[in-house]
Amino acid sequence: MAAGDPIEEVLIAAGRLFGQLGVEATTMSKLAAEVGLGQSSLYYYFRNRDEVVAALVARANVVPLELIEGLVHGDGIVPLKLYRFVRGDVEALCGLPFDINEIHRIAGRQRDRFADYWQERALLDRRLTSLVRAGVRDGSLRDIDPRLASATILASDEGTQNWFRLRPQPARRVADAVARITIGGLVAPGIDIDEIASEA
Amino acid sequence: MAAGDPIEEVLIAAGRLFGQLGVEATTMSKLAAEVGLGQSSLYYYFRNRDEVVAALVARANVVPLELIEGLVHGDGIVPLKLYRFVRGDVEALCGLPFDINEIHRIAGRQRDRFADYWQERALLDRRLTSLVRAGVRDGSLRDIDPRLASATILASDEGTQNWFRLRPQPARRVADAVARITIGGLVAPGIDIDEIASEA
DNA sequence: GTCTATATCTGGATAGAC
DNA sequence: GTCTATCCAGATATAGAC
Repeated sequence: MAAGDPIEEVLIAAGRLFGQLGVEATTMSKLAAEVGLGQSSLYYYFRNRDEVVAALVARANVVPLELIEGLVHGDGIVPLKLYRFVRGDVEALCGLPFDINEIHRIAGRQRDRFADYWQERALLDRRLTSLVRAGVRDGSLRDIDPRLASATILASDEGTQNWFRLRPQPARRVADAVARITIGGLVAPGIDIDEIASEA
Repeated sequence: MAAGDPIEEVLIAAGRLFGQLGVEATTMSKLAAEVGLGQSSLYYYFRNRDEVVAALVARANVVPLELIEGLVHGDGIVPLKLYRFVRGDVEALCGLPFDINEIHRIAGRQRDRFADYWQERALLDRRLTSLVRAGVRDGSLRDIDPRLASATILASDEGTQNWFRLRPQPARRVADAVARITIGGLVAPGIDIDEIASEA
């Protein structure tokens, strides 16, 4: 996080360029120019271009993982926890300079190279799935397939980035809307999603 | 659609390669090899590489547009129409060989070049928004912002492609799950989403 | 640490023979 | 229509001076 750390500076610039130009179109020259270095100077900090991508990818799952870990150990009924997760996740995603889906796709095409990413991602999925399962068991959620529901939650969180960029809005407002709709579709008939939303 | 049409063959191969390698990594040489031509022979059919991309992009909005046009003029309450839209859209997306989100992003970075795409996209958004608005008016949907809801619906439809590819499942099953959750979060308290789902 | 210079490669695109 | 040959631009990466 140190402002003077060149590696950190490069990664911040890389995130910005990934968002503007796309990952593939972000070349070492452009990246170097962005931080005021010569093209070849980047190789002092990174072995190659892929290492820059890998360094950014490594951070992609940190926020949602910390978020859900904090929630499962906290208080509240399952729908409330899920609401908070979705809202926090969407809000964090909307704040990223680059598109998580693009990272996702690149990591998907090189599964072994990004093995760490996929492990964390699988862990996130497991945590979310078991949270949903708990909700189905205690009756606060409908009787849906927890794995399918978990995947759908993550999908809509990430999909939101796609249109958020096209039509910028206050991130919190978007996050609340997505959470309300997504979790509203999961709660058991007796439970009022609006009450959950105002409590969260 | 003619099997012997070289242009059609190239586009089908392009879709496949876009999915496997990504759009940027799909070169004219690879594409030519895929259809059994020399690299330069492609230039007989397409002026340049972007034209291949544009030809595929042009088709991206056709299915969901036809889908919603058919629904708005048909029978049924709004939630039922929305359920059918989401299910149909997700099912179609899961059947595509390439990732619509990648196309989306490429078109987003060159708005003027893909002006047609964005016009159709805007039309789709308007149709969906007004369908949601109708539902809010007649009380079959909750009192949510129609524009925000419409965007969220499209986002989760498209986001689904992201994980569907990672963990392949029967497309219809996935589509039903997404539709049930998404529309379930929109219907007014009195309406049972399970009833809608079984009717659809 | 950062630079200049350079080797090497790959892809897009055109010209012109067949 | 499809090919071969070729040009050109841009990108990765390394070597070695400062």
